[in-house]
Amino acid sequence: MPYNDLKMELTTAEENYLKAIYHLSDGGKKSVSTNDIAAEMKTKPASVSDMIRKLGEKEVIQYRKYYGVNITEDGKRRALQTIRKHRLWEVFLVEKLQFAWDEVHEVAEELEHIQSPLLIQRLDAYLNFPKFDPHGDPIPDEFGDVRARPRVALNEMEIDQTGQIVAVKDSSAAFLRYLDKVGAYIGARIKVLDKVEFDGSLEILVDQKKTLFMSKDVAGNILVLQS
Amino acid sequence: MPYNDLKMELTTAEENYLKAIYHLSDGGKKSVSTNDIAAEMKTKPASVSDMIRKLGEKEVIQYRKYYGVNITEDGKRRALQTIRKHRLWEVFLVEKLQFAWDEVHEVAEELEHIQSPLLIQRLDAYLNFPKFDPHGDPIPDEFGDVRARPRVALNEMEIDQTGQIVAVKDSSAAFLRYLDKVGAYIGARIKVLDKVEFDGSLEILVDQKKTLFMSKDVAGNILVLQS
DNA sequence: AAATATATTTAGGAATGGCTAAAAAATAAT
DNA sequence: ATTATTTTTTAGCCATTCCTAAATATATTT
Repeated sequence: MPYNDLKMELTTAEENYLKAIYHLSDGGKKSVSTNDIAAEMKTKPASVSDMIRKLGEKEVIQYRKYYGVNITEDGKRRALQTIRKHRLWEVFLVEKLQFAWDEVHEVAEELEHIQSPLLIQRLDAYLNFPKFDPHGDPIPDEFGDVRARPRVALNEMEIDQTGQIVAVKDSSAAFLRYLDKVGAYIGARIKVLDKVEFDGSLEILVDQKKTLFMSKDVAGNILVLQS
Repeated sequence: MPYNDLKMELTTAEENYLKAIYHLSDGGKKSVSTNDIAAEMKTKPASVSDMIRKLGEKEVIQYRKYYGVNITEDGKRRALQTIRKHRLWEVFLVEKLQFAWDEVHEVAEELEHIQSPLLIQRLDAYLNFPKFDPHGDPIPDEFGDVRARPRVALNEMEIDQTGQIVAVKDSSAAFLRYLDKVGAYIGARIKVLDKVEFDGSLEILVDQKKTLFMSKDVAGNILVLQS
């Protein structure tokens, strides 16, 4: 068994960069450019150059000058820990403190950096080991494993098919508010009643009681776990 | 009405210094020396000099070189806000996440710096507007008002007097663990059954069922709200 | 009141994380 | 294949928050 308990701690800034790199690289599949990181972090490429040199030294990314960065296994694991913390806090904020979907991100962005393995363990238990956050994104377990469910965009479903809303693609405040208003929350059980061929718009039954019309565009932003 | 919404934000480090100064000055009653702040913050006097100059510029303290610092009204208000956040998080950790008394301080020290008035408002409501933290210290309200209860050391109570344990003076991990072990938790209703004149030790009835012997020293560290 | 001791401040430096401007490398276009 | 464009890096600077060492002010002794 390799002795790798002597992990160099990451600062908050480093954690944020690493998370951005993880997302931009699509979970470590692609390599990521300095410019893209700068855009994501709303900072300047020069600052990114500095930071990725440091992250390279800490071996959470592989870095070759002028050729972008690749996240290492260790980096991936750490990024997933941060994502896990972020999403657990989001569940807490929505389920326990009555935050709305579109209010949680900023606060979770701060909370995710609190350093206490025990805190996260207890929070996880307190929330009943949730597997998905309020936006339907999967919560990695403490080993970084993610059990993603196969999801399909609502506009691709056929008449009479059923399922459960598990995520949204566009999680802008405006869209989330719209969904809340029409009653199409995460977790809602839905059935496609009708599909208009002409414009792709749909008629949906929500929770076996409420009927809802939505455009193809809106439906395309809603992800459903089919059943 | 004075227009003072344009408050300069304090950094985490500044907040921590201000809180230390608040405590050392006994809530703003005394003035505090550079050396005392350095000891409290486990840092060097030179660093303190730097910091208090800045805090003086931000007008949360009054600072005259070589003559220590006095906290201003604005500083007092801000310190109380931080203390409020700290203690609310402590309640959360103990009541909801099953932390022990002696495990909460460090984590609360981090959580208290999360910037979100809404979060604190909701947390307060979620915890049912607690007035005291797990150590029995009062939680300031959102305006900084503290409603302290008159408390008496357990060793000063007479035979047959009753009350409720509301705080401890010495909140060291060892002492808290000892209390937990013997079942004398914060909130426990107690009655003095007997007092040994010779050494001042006491026999206590806890929650109308458990009898407990304790030395004068231990009893002197336990604060009781008499009833 | 002068000498000594203590407390406090200043000076200068390190690490972090940001910036601008300029140089250098890689990529695209002719 | 050479020029032009874009991307990335380097160099140099700023603010924060800490440090050590040295200077200076205040407090205490004698």
